[in-house]
Order: sequence, then C-alpha cells, then structure tokens
Amino acid sequence: MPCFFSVFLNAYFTFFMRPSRKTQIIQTAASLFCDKGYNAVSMRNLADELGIRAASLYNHISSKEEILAHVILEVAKSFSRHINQTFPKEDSALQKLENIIVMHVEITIQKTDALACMNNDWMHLDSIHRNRYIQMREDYEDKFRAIILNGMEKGEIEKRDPEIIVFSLLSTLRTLYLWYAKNRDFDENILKEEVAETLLSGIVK
Amino acid sequence: MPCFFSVFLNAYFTFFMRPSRKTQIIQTAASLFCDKGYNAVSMRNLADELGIRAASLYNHISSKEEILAHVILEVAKSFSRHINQTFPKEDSALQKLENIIVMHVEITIQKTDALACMNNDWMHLDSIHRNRYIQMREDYEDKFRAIILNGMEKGEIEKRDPEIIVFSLLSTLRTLYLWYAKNRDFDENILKEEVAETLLSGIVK
DNA sequence: GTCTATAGGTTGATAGAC
DNA sequence: GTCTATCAACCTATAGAC
Repeated sequence: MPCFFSVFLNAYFTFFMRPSRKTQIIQTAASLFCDKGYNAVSMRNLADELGIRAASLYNHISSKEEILAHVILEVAKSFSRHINQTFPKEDSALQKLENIIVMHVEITIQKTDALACMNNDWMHLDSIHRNRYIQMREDYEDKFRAIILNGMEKGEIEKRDPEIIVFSLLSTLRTLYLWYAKNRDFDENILKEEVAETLLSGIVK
Repeated sequence: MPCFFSVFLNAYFTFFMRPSRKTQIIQTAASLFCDKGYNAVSMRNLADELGIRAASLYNHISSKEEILAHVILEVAKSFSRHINQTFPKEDSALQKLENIIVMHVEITIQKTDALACMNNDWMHLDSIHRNRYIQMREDYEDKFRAIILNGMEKGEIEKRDPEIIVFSLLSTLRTLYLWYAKNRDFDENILKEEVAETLLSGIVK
C-alpha cells in the first residue's frame, strides 16, 4: 500500500512536473521523426502515439513544420552556445578539441532523437528556419576550423588539409548518435575517452 | 558546319550509347532523392524532371519503391563486391584498410547520389529489400571489424575498443559524399591520401 | 512510349460542437 | 482541450486511347 509520502510525490509530479502537452508533442514527434524521417510521419501517426486525434494537436502547435523547427533549432542552439563560450585562455587547441568532443558525446546521449532529426531533416525546414539553421552550422564549422588552424600554427596539430580534418572529426561526432542508439548501455565516460583518443591521436604530432 | 564524322558519332551515340529510359529514370530519381529525400519526391516531380507525365514512368518501372531499391542495392553491392574480394595474402591490416579507404573515395566520387540515398533512405525500402540491405551492411561491418581485430592481434593497430574504431572510420567514409558534394574539384588522388592519413595515423602505433 | 482521365487513398489543416 | 466532420490538395498507380 502506498505511503502518504509517495502519494504526495506522485500528485506533486502529476500537477507540477508533468511536461506540458506541447512538450509531449515535440518529444514524441522527435522520436518518430528520428525513426522514419519527417515526411514519413503524418500528424495522424503523431496523434495516435499520444492517444488523441490529429485535429487536437493544433490546439498546442500551429503547424507540423513548427514542431520540426523547434526540435532542430533547440539542439542547434546547444552546439552554438557551447562553441561560443569563452574557453580558458591558457587552453591548448587539443584541450579545446577534447572539450568539444565531450560536449558532443553529452548532447548525443541527452538529445539522441533531436540530433538525428537535425542531421536528416534540416532540409525540410521552411526557408526562414532553414537559413537560420544553415547560418548556425556554418558559424559552428568556422569556429571549429579556427581551433584546428590555431593548433597547426602552434605545432600542436599535424599540418594537413584543415578542411579534411574538420570534416573527418565532425562527421564522426555528428553521426555518433547512430552508434549510441545501438549501444545505449555503454559507459558515458569511457565513450568520451575512447572517442577523443581515436579522433585526436590521429592528428597529434 | 558539322563534318560527316561528327554527325556519324552523334548518331552512333544517340542510337547505341544513350542510356535506356529506365536508366535515365533511376539516375534522375537518385539525384532528386539525394537532394530532398525519398518521401519528399513525388512521381510527378520525377516525371517533370524528365519532361514526361507521371503515368508514363510506369511503362519503365513498376513502382516508386522499385526505383529506390535499384539505386540502393546497386551501390550496396559495389561495397560487398569489394570487401569480399580476396586481398593478397601478404597484405597487412593497414594495407587492407588503405585499399578500402581508396575504394570508398572512388565510390563516393562515382556514385555520389546513390550513396546519399543509401545512407538516408534505406529505411523506406519494402521489407524484403530492406532485409537484404541490412544483411549486406552487417556482413560488410563484420568483415571490416575482422580486419581491425586482426591488425590488433598482429600489433599493427592500437589496442582500443574495436567497435568505436570501426564506427569512427566508417562514419567518416560513409558521409564523405557530403564533403565531396561541396568540393567536387578536389583532386581525387590527394583526397585518397589525405583521408587515409587522417583516419589511419590515429590508430597506428 | 507517351498521353488523358481517373480511381482510391492520404495529407496538413480548419470550423465549430461539447 | 478534445472531439467529429470536412476540405482542398496531393499521392501512387491503373486503364485505355493514340
């Protein structure tokens, strides 16, 4: 028989912590988009998953595209926020890269669905959201490239084609969610170390 | 005024070398699927691109899914064919990996659209084709992993988590088409060398 | 080998009752 | 905040004329 405390906690959760319907819709949509892709998920599919009718969704969101934009731009902002933080001045390029790799692993674990969605479905954003996304991604790549170039100048990183190094590192980090989806019980800290070592030992002199 | 020879050559090309309508349809479809994704391309879009009506497509193909299956399974077979070839016995694990990287770059350059399509739209294959694709991909990964493990045993490759090494290498190779699409004039041979060095120096003792 | 016409179903979204 | 009813547009695919 449940004690008073657990009943209270449950009620508290139900009334104060329960995600809003809008949040539920967005999270459920992200999960479906992740599996089948934006265009293969209908508003009826999404409503079914939530146990309501498709028309009811429009009391919480104004269009299907709005959901996509929310999912993608939220996770894109996470990356922007991190790369725009001021790294400690004394950090080497390598320390910055390690920091960035750790961040990618964390976002991969926390926002797996949204990340998949961003990678696969950004081209289905309407033109305003799409331009905003592309701008953020280009800004991110520029800052990432600057760290690599700086590391090369200081002799911390092998002097090879920086474009290929940037692409090689980012392609692995961006698609890590594919690997993580099949290895959800892998230890987070070991994953951070292993990925950092595999990616970085290659470009370190 | 065109000379007899060029008129002859043109006629020869027109009648004997022109790709069949089916081939045209498949190549055009691959290009559209690559840009927008399978579900965002309608049979009308595809027909428009070819200057005919949607109904006319069905004289050459039996369904939209058949086109997708053809595009994806053809390129999947290219990879299977290569990894199943008998490597020279005296090849080291490293030489085998270099060989595989070169092959990935070549397929990336020759079949950019189909590769994008395979990566993004395989889940829209019908169940029979999808199972065949998944089988081929798993077989490919198994053989790739075996080369890594063999290299570790022989002390050619750093002893780290083989799953993460396999994922890291394949994620870069599989998404190289994204980079290549924006750098089409990059020299093929330099690309092969740079990618191989960036990926391999990291795992070589 | 292409066309027109059309079947039969799904889509995203709205109006208005409760 | 959910429902039913409905719309106009679009989808894949077929039938049959030319």
